[in-house]
Amino acid sequence: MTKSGRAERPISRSQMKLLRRQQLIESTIESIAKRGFAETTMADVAQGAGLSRGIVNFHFVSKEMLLNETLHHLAQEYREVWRRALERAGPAPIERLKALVAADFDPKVCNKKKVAVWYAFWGEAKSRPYYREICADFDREHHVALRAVCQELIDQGDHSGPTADQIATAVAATTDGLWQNLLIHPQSFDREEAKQTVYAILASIFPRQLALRRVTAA
Amino acid sequence: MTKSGRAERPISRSQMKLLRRQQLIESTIESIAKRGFAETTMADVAQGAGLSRGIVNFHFVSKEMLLNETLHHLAQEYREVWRRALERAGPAPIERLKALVAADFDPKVCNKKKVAVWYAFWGEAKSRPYYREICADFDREHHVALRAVCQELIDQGDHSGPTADQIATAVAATTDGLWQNLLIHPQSFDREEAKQTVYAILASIFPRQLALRRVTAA
DNA sequence: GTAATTTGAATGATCGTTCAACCAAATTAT
DNA sequence: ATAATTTGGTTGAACGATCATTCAAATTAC
Repeated sequence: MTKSGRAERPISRSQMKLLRRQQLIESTIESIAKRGFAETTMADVAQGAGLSRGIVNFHFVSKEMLLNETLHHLAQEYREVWRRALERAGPAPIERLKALVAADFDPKVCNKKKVAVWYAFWGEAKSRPYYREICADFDREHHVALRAVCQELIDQGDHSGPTADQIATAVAATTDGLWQNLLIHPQSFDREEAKQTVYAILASIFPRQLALRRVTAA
Repeated sequence: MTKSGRAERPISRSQMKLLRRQQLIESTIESIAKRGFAETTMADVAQGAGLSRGIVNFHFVSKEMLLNETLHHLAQEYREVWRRALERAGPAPIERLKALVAADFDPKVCNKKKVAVWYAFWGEAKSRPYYREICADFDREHHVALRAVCQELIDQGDHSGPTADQIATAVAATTDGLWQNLLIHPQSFDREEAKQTVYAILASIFPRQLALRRVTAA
């Protein structure tokens, strides 16, 4: 973690405090992914970070707050991935749509560990309003961006298909559903294939803008 | 539970045993939906069924086995819903596809309680191979049925869109993703609207067979 | 030296499981 | 049919294990 090419420099207190929080959140993610939400203990988290039992309460006060901040961290990371993808994409709506979809399958967020933790939090969302709130905020923001891009595409041509709202809803839903395959069918799941599946559906909705070479079956 | 129009008849031992198991599984579902997976205790389950502490171990041996059988029950129920939907549908592939989609939004399986419990199990799937196995079995069977119907539709006309496999994957994924909205946005979710969203996407993929009246925006 | 950070043992609460006792249903003997 | 016996189901107290949290003491940065 602290390894670096340069000589080890003493770290200031405030930097250390931030580092500790990052370490503990990372260890929490690791533990939830490995052991599951129900079996993740404060001792696991501390041990995973190579620290002692009481340290988590010092930095996060309680287990509940640690979990809250872990989910917040996860959401923030995901947010940055799709925002940056939009920034990097050109102005053409179809490229921006493809960038948003590709972001959903970026290895940084779409991998076994992260997806397992997202599902662990979703699994507790019904009984923990704060989790629902964080997820809802994320969803809303993402939906707005997605819908705007879809609307631009619709406005480009004569379109009699689904509304921008429906397409945005469906694309986000499909992503989440495909992530589930990473959980349930971990050996057969393929990120690239999943992304191509979404593209293929979108090519049916926006045939002019997104023409894909047909993959011949068998 | 035992109330009936007819006179109360004594219940045989084997009937009672089955009834108890159903009661306890139902109570487990109720508890997971209300309290979440992590906070569901054996005492909760017993109390929810109006029975005493030790009874769950008598009927299910351990908490682990109770949870296993609860998931199995959930999967079996869902299986029966989509199978029956297929049986009731006519022979036309498009009607069969619509029936499969409609089954996914049948109130019997697509409601807050059931969806919360599905997500609770998915949330633990990474760390509990048996959960993954049950979910994978269900997925496979459902996917085969869905893909077969999609293939029939493709064979009906000249089609240059996604493969049957891609469509089946996408439809199942979209369903799961839309279910999530029931969890995260419980007040704004609408079953009928969700189903229409899937239909709208399918209408883009199979425009000849599934022509929908366009919902005008604003 | 002082304040912040870290440790790990102690605490108290919770939970899954066990079990002896009890009771009702089913079976068998009379 | 009635009584005696066995089997199956239920209870709730008790046990042992686990866990989140606390805290006094030790360590470290400033």
